[in-house]
Amino acid sequence: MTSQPAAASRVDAIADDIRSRILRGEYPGETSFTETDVATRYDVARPTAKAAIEKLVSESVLERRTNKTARVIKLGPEDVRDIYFTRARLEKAVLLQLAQARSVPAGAIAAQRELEQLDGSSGFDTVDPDMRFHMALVDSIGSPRTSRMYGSLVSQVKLCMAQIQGLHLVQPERIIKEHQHLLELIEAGDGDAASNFLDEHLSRPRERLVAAVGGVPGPEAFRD
Amino acid sequence: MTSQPAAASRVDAIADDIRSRILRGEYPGETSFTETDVATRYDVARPTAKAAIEKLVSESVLERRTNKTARVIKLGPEDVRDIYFTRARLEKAVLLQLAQARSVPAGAIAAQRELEQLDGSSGFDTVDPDMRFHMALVDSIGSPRTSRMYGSLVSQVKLCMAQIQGLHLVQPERIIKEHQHLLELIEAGDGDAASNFLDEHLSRPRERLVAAVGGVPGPEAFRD
DNA sequence: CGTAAAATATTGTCTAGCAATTACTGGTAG
DNA sequence: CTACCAGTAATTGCTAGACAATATTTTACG
Repeated sequence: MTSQPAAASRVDAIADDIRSRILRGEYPGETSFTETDVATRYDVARPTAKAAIEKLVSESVLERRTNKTARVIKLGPEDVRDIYFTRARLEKAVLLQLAQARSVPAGAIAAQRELEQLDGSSGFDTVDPDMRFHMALVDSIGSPRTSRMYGSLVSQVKLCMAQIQGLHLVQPERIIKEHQHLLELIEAGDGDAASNFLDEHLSRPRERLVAAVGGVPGPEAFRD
Repeated sequence: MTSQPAAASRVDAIADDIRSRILRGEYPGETSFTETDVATRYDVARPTAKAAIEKLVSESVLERRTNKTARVIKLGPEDVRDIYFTRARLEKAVLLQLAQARSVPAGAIAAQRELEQLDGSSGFDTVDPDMRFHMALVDSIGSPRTSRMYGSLVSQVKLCMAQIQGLHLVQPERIIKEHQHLLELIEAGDGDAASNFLDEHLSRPRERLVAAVGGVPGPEAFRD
């Protein structure tokens, strides 16, 4: 079940590997990646390693300023809030559109099933199906650009979570329940309610993430 | 008045130059860019040219599949609609937020002045100030990620327009009037009205652009 | 005229290396 | 013992030339 179409070039293969390792939490924030390091580690020439690094920089997984070593991006409280607010902007528009058509995406239901299945396991395993649920909602409207943008936000959330150890943001049961509610509101055609509820749904993990990266969380982190 | 901070590296300089030429309409859609061509034209080594090309590919200004020559992206009717719908999703969220705070961005007013000044000139010159108006609205909420995404959509619109010769989408007077109305709705705090009016405001140029790139325009292209 | 084979172009990657910038380390002076 | 400065090492940006693999174009043959 390889969802990715196996990297064609060596550069892509290296970039894919590094990206997945970073998203897996293998490298803490601000870990530096020198070109020669990468080159020797993957046994390729330096220009190839350089290209892979630059690809990841263009994806905002690594950052680097001119003449300086590339580092894993470390997201702070400001970043977390910006990511979540931008997420919300896109996703609320999607919810309004779905509710208007009263169309409940099959992909979202599938992701919901997944979440229910792994009920009881660690909080970290819920992140992926959770994200798949939201991504499925966005994908269902068939806008490549909206999907692409939302996807980049999702991977930034993952990047952020990967850099935090024992995070338990929200109980899986709650996530499942809230997702269910969202789907029901879509089915009922109540876009405004769905849109408002999304804000609530995102606010708790948002502020808990803010706290986890060293910021001062808002009241939403503790509510209810 | 160099808005850009003069490219640091040779690669950036070349990418900037090519990008601006493409956006200026110097290269029609699907013009191919070979690495050696670029290398000789800018008198640099091939890997440098390659890097510049790949940068533009990552920005979706050029496209290329593995082992094939890079080409200027040509946007079709589907693309135009997707760009405009995605624009609308982001910008409507921004309008709601601005209306709630009843804050009329200074940057938008400035862009509006610019539009009024060049009243009477060719339709093409209105594109830039028009875009600046919308970009100013988005920038004013201070979300780097939202601005970045919106900016990429704006440059895709420009790319699209650059590939069309005698386009006269909408009269400047109308644009000015509609922008003014948007600002008034924001000031009045009526986010929903602003959001709805934006749809109207974008629908005409959207469908006319669709027609210009060879698609079948919807009725909005001709309405009143 | 159409198709297959050969020639050409183009890309992906490598090796090797140089200059410029940045980071580091150690030593000296206060 | 600390602070600052110089020299060294590490790192990046770019170049040149080369080779194999893949695309494209041309040529030659049926």
